[in-house]
Amino acid sequence: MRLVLPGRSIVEVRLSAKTDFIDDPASLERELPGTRVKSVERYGKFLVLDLERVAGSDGGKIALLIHLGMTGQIVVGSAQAPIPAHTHAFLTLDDGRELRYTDIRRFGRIRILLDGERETVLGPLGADPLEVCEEKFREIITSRGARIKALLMDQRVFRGIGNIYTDESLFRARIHPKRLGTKLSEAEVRRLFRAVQGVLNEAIRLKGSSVSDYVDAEGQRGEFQIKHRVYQREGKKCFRCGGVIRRAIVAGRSSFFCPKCQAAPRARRKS
DNA sequence: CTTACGGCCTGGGTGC
DNA sequence: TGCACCCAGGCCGTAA
Repeated sequence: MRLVLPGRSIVEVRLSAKTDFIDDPASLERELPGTRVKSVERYGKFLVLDLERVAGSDGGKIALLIHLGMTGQIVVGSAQAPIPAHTHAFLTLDDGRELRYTDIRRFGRIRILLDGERETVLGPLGADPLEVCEEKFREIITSRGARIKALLMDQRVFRGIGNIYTDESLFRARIHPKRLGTKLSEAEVRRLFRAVQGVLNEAIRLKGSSVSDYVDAEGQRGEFQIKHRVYQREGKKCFRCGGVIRRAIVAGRSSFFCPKCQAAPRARRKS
């Protein structure tokens, strides 16, 4: 995306009939034509396309915000290419090609960000786990009473960590998902810091975890799923200790962990 | 304020 | 052929 989109203008916008995942479909059709892509950035789990208005210039900033959810895919290609099922947005570019958004489950999200909205939407997001230093990471983790699993997945605490990478990071750091952030030792926080960055960097390098048939913008499958140590390995042997991987619901999400490597916290008093 | 939890959205995969 | 069930991220309502 970063290689093909900057400099391209959006000529036309077409949407499918199922636009319930788009915040304001009419605003896309109204605002996008006649804009040029300035930059493409990742912000947590969001993709932010910074746009400049080519013709009508009121100086106001505008951006296109895209969240792929679980099954969202964006591809830039020939407008004549066959249209995959569940393709819901078509942005015709000035070179004749098309940016298409395809999303089987429609758990993704698309919206326009006008001047002030950028801060409203992106402002509440927490630190980027790949940019934060260890001291800051420690400060964030140890100042919250929530379970570490909930903390890592909360986009207001850190932006961009989801369920798979939370479980893989906690396994690598040998920390049980139900542990409290405030109760982690100095050594545990350090292990977790390194685990999170290691897992994310490796996942990015391997283009993510293709659980079914996900492909990235270049049509490539991710390969990180090969590296999964606990995710969706319930009942299988732990690669580290040979114990049995278990699954439990923590923070409302399916959580996989090795009960031997990741010791459970002391039972908390009932509420 | 923070945290926890249940439920809803969607549809492919799975198991009966 | 059918059908109940599971699950994912975000979000909302509710409760403590």
